[in-house]
Order: sequence, then C-alpha cells, then structure tokens
Amino acid sequence: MPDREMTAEATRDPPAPKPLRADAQRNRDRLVEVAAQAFAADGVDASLEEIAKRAGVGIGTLYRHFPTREHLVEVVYRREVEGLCHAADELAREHPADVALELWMQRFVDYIATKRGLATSLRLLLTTNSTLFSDTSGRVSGAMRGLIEAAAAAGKIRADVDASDVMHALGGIYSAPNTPDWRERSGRLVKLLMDGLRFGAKG
Amino acid sequence: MPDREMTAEATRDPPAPKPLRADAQRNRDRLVEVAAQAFAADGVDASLEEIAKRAGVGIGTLYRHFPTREHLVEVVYRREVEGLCHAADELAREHPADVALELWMQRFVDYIATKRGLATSLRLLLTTNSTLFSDTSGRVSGAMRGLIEAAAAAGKIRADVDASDVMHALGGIYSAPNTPDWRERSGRLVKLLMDGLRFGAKG
DNA sequence: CACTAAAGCGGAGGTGCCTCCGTTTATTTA
DNA sequence: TAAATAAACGGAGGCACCTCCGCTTTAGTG
Repeated sequence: MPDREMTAEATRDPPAPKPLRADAQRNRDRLVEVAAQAFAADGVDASLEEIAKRAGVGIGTLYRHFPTREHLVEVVYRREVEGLCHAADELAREHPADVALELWMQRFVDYIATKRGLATSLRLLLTTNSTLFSDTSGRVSGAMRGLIEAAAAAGKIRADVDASDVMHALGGIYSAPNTPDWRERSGRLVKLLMDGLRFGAKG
Repeated sequence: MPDREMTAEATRDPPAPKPLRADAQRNRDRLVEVAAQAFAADGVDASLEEIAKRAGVGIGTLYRHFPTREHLVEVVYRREVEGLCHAADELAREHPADVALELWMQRFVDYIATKRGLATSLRLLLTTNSTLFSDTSGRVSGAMRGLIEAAAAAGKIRADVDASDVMHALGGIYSAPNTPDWRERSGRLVKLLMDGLRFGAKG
C-alpha cells in the first residue's frame, strides 16, 4: 500500500485539510487581519458585518470561513500567540540574551494589555475549548523558556532560575486589578524581575 | 442617634430598595414566571421579545426591569433555587424523614436536568458572578443538611454521615456525561445512595 | 372626587446576526 | 484557448436585540 501521494504542500497528515482556492485563501487572510484590528480596537463584540466590509468581502464569505464568532476569535487569538512566539526568536537573534528577554517580556505585557478588555469572553472560550488553552499556553511558556535558557547560558542572568517561576510571576500581571496605572506597574514589574534575574549572574 | 425609622416592610438595611408600584410589581412577577418557562423550554437563548409578549408587556418593560439577559437569568435562577429549598421544608412536613430526603433528592435531579442544557452559559454566569454561586450553593446544601439531620435524628438513616459527603455524591450527577439514559442513571444513583444511608440505621 | 407629579409603559426603529441561494470565478480537462 | 464543473462569493431578507421617548397609569393631595 503506497503512501498517499501529495502535491507540493499538503504536509499535514490528519484527514485531508485540502488546500483552499486562491481567492478563498486571500479572503480568509484578509478577514483574519482585519478582525485582529477590530477585536483589538472594539473588543470581541466588534461588528462582524463591519469586519466583512472592511475586508472587502460579503458577510456570507465571512460566515463560510468562520461559522461562528468564536471560530474567528480563536483563529485571531492563535495567530497572535504565534506572533508573540515568533518575536521571541527574532529578538534573540538581534539582541544580547538578557535584553532579548526583557524586551520580550515587555511585549508580553503589551499583548496582555489588549486581552484584558476581553477577559470574560476569552475566559469562556478558554474554559470551553481546553485544547486551545493548553496549545497556546504551552507555546508561550516554551518561547519564554528558550529565552531564559539562552540568557542563562550566556551568563547574562543567574542560572539557578526556573522558567516556570518567571512565568508565574508574569501571571500576576494578568490577574492584577486594572487600575489606570496598570500599564506602568506592569512595566516596573518586568524591570524588577530583570534586576532579580541579573543579580548574581556568572557568580 | 436614633435608629432609622422604617415603615412596615423596609426591613433590609443597605440603601433603600423602595417598593415597586403595584402594576410594576405585577408585570415583573409575570415576566419572571414566563421567563422561567421559556428558559426551561428553549434554553437561556429564548427570545426576550417572545417572553415579553407572552407576559403581556412591551419589550421596553422587560428591559426596564432586567437591563440585560443575564439579570433576568439570574433572577430566574435564584427563584428556582428558592423553590428547591422551600420544597425541602414542605416534604419534611408531609413525609417521614427518610422519604422526604429521597423525594427531595429526586427533585434535585429534576432541577439539574433542566440546567444541563444551559451548562456553558450558566457556568459563565456563575464564575463571573461569584456572589450568586456562593449564595445559591449555600442555600441548597443548607436545605439538604436539614433533611439529613432530621432523618438521622429520627433514626431513619445512619447517623454517622456528613451532609457534604452526600452533596458531593450528588455532584457526580451534574458532571456525568449526558447520555440519553442520564435521567435513569441519576434516579438509580439516588436510590443507591438512600440504601447506603438507610443501612445500619439505629445500629 | 379631581388633579398632578412621578412612575411606569410599550413599540417603532436602527443595528447586528446569520441563512440561503442565484451568480461569479478559479481550476481542470480537452 | 474554450468549455465544464466545482468552489466560492455576496447581499437580500428575516429575526432578535436594545434604546429612546411620547403616552398612560398609579398613588398621593386638597
């Protein structure tokens, strides 16, 4: 029994995610792009018709690609997590390890900032769809672990620290009350963390 | 400094829940009544306009009394919990203590049955509004504790059992997968529990 | 009672959701 | 390149949400 023949791209193996037609793919991408902006600006309740319009497609097209609002939110969310993780690699390439770590944590704060408004809806989504939760939180903590290990290996931060501890500390940011100065506080927390991490580097 | 004077009813002390006008109270009651049926029949997504219509009021009236769907759901939910607890007293008056306990547990199953469909929305509501959760779960377990203690005191069930253990056992019903035979299974579970409780009564 | 202020009523109307299906377009085949 | 066909498009239409405000009813007062 020969392997299923595959033309060029179809690399995934589950059933057969069959490639989209070119125009469909284009529209889908635009929709996700526009939706990301809209959700960031107006929250998860942003008007879907508005999103479709701004993406230059009919409402029907939006619904064909994303049968429910949750589907769309999920895809946007995954994309953003992906971006966050990608940034980790990029920063690691362009900066000294400790700086990369610090910059990434700052970016993490930005990311959380846009999510706080959506807290309730997102929480529902993340408890309902536990795969989504485990996928994304795994990706994020993996990215951070990479940065920390690199910084430790380069002697820029102390070596006796565990990534999950730092993750936990950042977790505090998410659950902090959203006072108007939340943003500054979080920035300071990151700096504080970095000081702690740098202290005693290389003995 | 004299106590705040209070006329007849105003027994609560927070601010001043000022009594509703007679017609308003009537409409409000009807709305809750009708909403309870509608939610039971069609789930929490039942049409509010339909509810208003069936209650014989305009949609504006519904929204004045319950500014969001959640408000209405919450009130209905509280009312049902209240009914469940009230039933405990009533059953205790009309039946031998062990029979009262069994009947009440059966009724509890009925109650859960109507809630299972709404699981996700209710879960959101109960996590968002934690007061609601603690209020109601306290009331329910209190009612059960009363029945159990009475039955134990009457020598109808063993005396060495803790109400919270039984509550916990019933909790299993809620989280059980909803197969088509869920209802029967739950009924059997209650019977089983009762057998266990009766065994060894009065030594 | 008659009168009045405050409380309450209700539904028209503007908006968003989502489905359905006739039309358009990309891709394949000849 | 042209025809055939499967895939995708898009927006009209029907329904529900929720707000707003002019009209009605109640509960006091003389």
